[in-house]
Amino acid sequence: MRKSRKETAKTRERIVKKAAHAFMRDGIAESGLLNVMASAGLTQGGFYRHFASKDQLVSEAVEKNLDAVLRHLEEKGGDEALAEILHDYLSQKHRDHYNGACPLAALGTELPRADKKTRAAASAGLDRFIAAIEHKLSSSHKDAQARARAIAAAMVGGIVISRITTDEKLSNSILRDTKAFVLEAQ
Amino acid sequence: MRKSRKETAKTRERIVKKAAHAFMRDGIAESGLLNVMASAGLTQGGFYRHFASKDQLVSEAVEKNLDAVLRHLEEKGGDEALAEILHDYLSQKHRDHYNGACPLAALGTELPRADKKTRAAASAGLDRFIAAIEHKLSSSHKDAQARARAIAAAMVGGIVISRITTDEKLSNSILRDTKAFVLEAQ
DNA sequence: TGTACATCAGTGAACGCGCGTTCACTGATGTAC
DNA sequence: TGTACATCAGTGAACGCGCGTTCACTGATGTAC
Repeated sequence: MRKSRKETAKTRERIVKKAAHAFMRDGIAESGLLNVMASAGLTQGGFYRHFASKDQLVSEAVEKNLDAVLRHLEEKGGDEALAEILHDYLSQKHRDHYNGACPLAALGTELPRADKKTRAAASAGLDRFIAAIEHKLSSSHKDAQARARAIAAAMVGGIVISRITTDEKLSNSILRDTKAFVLEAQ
Repeated sequence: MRKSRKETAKTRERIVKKAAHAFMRDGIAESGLLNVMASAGLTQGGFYRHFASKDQLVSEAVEKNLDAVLRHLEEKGGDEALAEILHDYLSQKHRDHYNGACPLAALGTELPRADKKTRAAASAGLDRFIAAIEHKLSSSHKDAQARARAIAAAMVGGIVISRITTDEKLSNSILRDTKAFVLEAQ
């Protein structure tokens, strides 16, 4: 039954990826390891060959998605960088598609109670999130960092409340209007 | 052991109040009925004399806190109404004190998965939240509703991310800067 | 108003269930010579 | 390169635990006369 090192590494990555998807869509507490392992094509017992605990998986999954989102934000350049960031982050795709979703928006109200390492990763991710936005702001204002903090709040909140409403038209409006509000104010 | 109707009604209210506090602070899934009942000075078995299920308690607790928050928003009047709303909502007190906290900000990422009745209450509460903000906006602009949606996103997101960071100074800045950003842009 | 009975708020033990975690086992991979 | 042995990825059953819910019971409150 033993697998080659290459396969083992791939399996580990697959577990983290499937777990991240489950956590973003169903929350951390509601996602059981049996289901996560099954979605990776494995049985529950093998979990502990890869991770010391569920908390370790949670922290890796959160870090993985945060890193993917942040790289995407940081990569953007040019005059339209902020508009592009807002367009991607406050999109229907981000709202509805949980693969690679932002943990700040998907797990926002669970993160303050998460395991120490996960909480630290989330907090560091938020710092990086704000810094990335700050660098995209037109440098004509002095208080770029302050505005970046407010824009981060609007972006995360926009996704959060767009997922709360059961009215799809309102949900789409929230995304659109939040983007427009930030771009006008910026 | 039977209690008078007056006492029974008071007990029921006490359970909802304690449950709302527990749900806001620890989340719905992480708050057990045994603890909620104990905090109300009762044992677990008595729960079902008052509620048909945990879901019913959740929906009542969410509705109760939403209603309290919304009444507070709706009551504000005058030129400074929006500033006062932002001052109260984006306050350290609201961030740290979970009695009567806003369910949109405390349970934001749990609500999309909540029981049907709870989800409906949250969605209706969000509508009322946006409408209350809209009525406070200076009527010089035409797109008041659109701006109200964006401001709701910033308010909810401001509390959510202020609770994620482990850096208290940053947390306070987020609250302050989100308020200032909205007031300048409005 | 007083009495007899029905109601039901609250207790505490028990239920089945899913959870995270552990463990004995299997057999292919990796290592030593 | 080939062989013998050690390693360990993955299986599937079992563990204790806390959860939401049920239930027989108690005794004070409410109701009927």
